[in-house]
Amino acid sequence: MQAGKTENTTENAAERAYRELRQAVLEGRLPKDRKITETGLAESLGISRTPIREAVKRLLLEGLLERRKGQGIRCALPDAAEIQEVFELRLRLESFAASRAAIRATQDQIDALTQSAETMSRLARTDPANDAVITRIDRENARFHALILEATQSQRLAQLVKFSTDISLVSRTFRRFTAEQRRRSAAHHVEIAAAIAARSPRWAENMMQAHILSAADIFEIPLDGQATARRGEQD
Amino acid sequence: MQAGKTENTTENAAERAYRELRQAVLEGRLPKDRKITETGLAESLGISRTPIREAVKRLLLEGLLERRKGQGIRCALPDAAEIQEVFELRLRLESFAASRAAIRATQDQIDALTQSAETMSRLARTDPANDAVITRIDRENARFHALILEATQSQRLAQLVKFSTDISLVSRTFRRFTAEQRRRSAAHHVEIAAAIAARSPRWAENMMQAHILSAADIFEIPLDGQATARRGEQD
DNA sequence: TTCAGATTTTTTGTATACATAAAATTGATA
DNA sequence: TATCAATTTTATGTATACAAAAAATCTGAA
Repeated sequence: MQAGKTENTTENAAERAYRELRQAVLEGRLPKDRKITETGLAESLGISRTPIREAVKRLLLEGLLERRKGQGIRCALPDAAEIQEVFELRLRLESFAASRAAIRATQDQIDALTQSAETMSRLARTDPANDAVITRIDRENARFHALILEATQSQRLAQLVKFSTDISLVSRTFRRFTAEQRRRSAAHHVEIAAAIAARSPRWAENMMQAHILSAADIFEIPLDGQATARRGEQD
Repeated sequence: MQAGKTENTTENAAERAYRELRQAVLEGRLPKDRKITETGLAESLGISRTPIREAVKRLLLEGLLERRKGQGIRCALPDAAEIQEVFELRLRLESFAASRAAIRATQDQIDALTQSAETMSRLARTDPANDAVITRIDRENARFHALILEATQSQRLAQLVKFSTDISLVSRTFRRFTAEQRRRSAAHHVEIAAAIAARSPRWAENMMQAHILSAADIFEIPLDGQATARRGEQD
């Protein structure tokens, strides 16, 4: 779940089912023509219904799947309104995470954050950025945010953020960023790391907010309250 | 879950198990001497292990239970640090909920909120407040907060808040409030309802923050981040 | 006594069979 | 043809049996 947690050497059938199903949902490769059923999933993964049920239940709770009474299961990828909602949540939760990280991070975690931000900066300055570089940026970005969560020292918060974030990140990649936007985003990481290193929760919180707001702008996700005013001008 | 949602006429064995187990955990009446086991729970509730497993899995995810490898299940009520953490979460999530409610609430929901706040005010002015009155205050309080969640029109947000809140509310009751604190808390409700009626997300958000911060103060829960900086100024 | 290894018991994971409830289908009638 | 009821089919909920892994217990030797 978190970055480097190695707790389970043996992966359950249920866990595997959860992981693979989740992956399938997020990547949108769930059959939309025929209806999905527990039995069907069990057969396609070669295990019994019991672990499948566990995985499905969990994904239902996370809101990634939905079930309609006696009908099958459907993948419930969020519409525009929900994506907006999730971004608003991220705005609150991840900035809180940054703030908490500024208080709780260990020196090792601060070092890791700083290093990740530097790596990302270097990658963002690579010009022209080819596909492989972007992929590395995406990965480093995910790593940075995971490190923040780890530094909060809060299992609960980490899990909540993960819930929200994974959904909002569906098919959002740095490929859609201009070179300047990539550099700006990397600069955010650097500054967030600096704020945490400086043990300034409010600085960290604010930078994280800016970071997420700028991403929302790039993906053209209007956030209400603060964003409505802005969007009126440019749309 | 939410206030008046009547979706399931028939309650599953699994749902019942979940509800009862959760209740038991939150009220701290889970045997601490002997270890808790799935089989044991199944027997004590008179159902098979299958629905029990579902309920337990869910509570494990919520962090209300914990399991240690081949050993039993233990109830994982939060320590002081975790309670603080949860209050910080509430601060963010419920104020966000209030803000969103100010944008999305239907007129009916606004009316219900206003009425709930008035009821609570009336109860808070009842002097001397006996035990029955306090119980009614507690209930009206829970109702108000549930109404806010409903008014957000967001299943996801409602669920996240519920996760956090239920835990933070363990054994916290208005019994610990002075008469003046009760009146102040009721006044908060009135003002939050007013802010929502006025369609002012920021007013609603701020009042909700004040509401929660004041509760944290009464329960002597120190909040860091925001609190440290602020506390410096005003204390 | 104490420790290591083997055995038993307990606990959790998985498969499967059956029960129940909801949806689709069929067929009869207007 | 349209509609309604009965039947079949399908999907999900629950119980139970068995498997595997881990903990507890027991045994024997140093």
